[in-house]
Amino acid sequence: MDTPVESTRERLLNIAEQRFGEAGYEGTSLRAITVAAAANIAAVNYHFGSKEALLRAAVARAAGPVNAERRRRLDQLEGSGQPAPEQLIRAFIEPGLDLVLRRGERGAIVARFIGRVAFDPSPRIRELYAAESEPIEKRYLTALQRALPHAAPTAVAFGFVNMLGLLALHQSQALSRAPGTEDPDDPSKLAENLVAFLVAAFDRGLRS
Amino acid sequence: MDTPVESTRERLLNIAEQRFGEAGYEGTSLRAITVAAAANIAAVNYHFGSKEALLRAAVARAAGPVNAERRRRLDQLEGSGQPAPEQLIRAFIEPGLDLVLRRGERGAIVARFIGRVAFDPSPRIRELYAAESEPIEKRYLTALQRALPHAAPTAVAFGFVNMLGLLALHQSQALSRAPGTEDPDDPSKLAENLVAFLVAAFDRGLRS
DNA sequence: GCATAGTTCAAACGGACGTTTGAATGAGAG
DNA sequence: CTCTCATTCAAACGTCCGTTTGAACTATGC
Repeated sequence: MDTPVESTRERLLNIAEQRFGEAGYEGTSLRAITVAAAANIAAVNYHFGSKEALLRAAVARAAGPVNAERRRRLDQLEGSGQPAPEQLIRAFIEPGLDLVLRRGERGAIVARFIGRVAFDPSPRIRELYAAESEPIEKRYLTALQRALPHAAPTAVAFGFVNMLGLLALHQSQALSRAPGTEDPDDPSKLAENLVAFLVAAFDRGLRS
Repeated sequence: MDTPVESTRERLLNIAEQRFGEAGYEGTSLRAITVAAAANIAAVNYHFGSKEALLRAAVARAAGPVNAERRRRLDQLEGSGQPAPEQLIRAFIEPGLDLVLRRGERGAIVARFIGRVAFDPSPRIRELYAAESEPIEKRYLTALQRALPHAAPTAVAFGFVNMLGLLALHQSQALSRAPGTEDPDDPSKLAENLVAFLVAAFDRGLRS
């Protein structure tokens, strides 16, 4: 293992994304986080400044690499001609769902955290996440509208909102699944199943 | 108007579903609710017993009629032979989204409230909603699996989870829509657009 | 050794929370 | 009018919240 020691700052971020993903921002107290992280409660304000700043730092650390990978893949797709809708959908979905499969590691916890923050009940929290992800989302939306010239732009935007929602849904369920509604068979196929579901809906389910 | 007077109990329920839908259960204090409802804070515990009991009562009042209509329509469909997937999807979706359109009335507030409670960050709250809606959901899932014999039951269950998620998404956005991602044109077409989206995904997006 | 900057700590801050109390108020029945 | 029971009320309960304080500790450079 190349984790020689874990700094207080890192432990706080790790526990924060675990607990915020479990019970939400409002439902998680700083005391619960600091106790689990074996840190003093004052450490949060020392390292981050406030509870919300801790959340902001956790969001940036969790969503940053995912969105970076999305940028990388979109750059690559746009570098070689007009991408197909399926390619765009896959390039957006997969970086977010690959996390879900890393159950032994931090991945599934990160996925749940992202999924819950993205659709938190509080508009304040949602905006905090949107600030992190909106630029790359907008790029994908534009690309999808170009890739689906026969559908009205508003219709594609409707589908795009659905894609964001379903991705967050399956991310937030990374560590818990209601019985009887498991993913089809092999959980590693989740991304493929979701892409297939969305591609069908985009290709044939959008009225102009 | 046939609202001669509004009892304290009714005012509390009305404000509760408005505020819980705005900021979530944890993010809304009883004091905020009682002030807005022009009621004393002790009225909540007098009429309901606790904050959670108030939420439970609000969920029952909001979701009850929606699920009743779903039962009615499923009974009717099953009374006349094998229903098509589209009929089932429509019968499930429309009762939940009709609320969204009643912007002048309480409908949109109820829709947002339901959508937020169904996917609240706290498992406790989600279970509280599930207890209300799981029976009818299970009936629809079974009916859908029968209506899609060529798809694996787990695949249909996957699609069903997506349907629940997207419905809750659009319900929760009943009173707020991110700019640039409006519903296609006529908002009254939301149900039709969502049904078309889901039908396409169910018919062609589920791998067996 | 000593000074310095970075980090951790126990303790307390004021405020907001859900809940409870017991008296005051109201309407309806006898 | 009087009794009764449901409802409302101001006030306080104890607890937990995010945040702040100032001292104690740790390590590094001189």
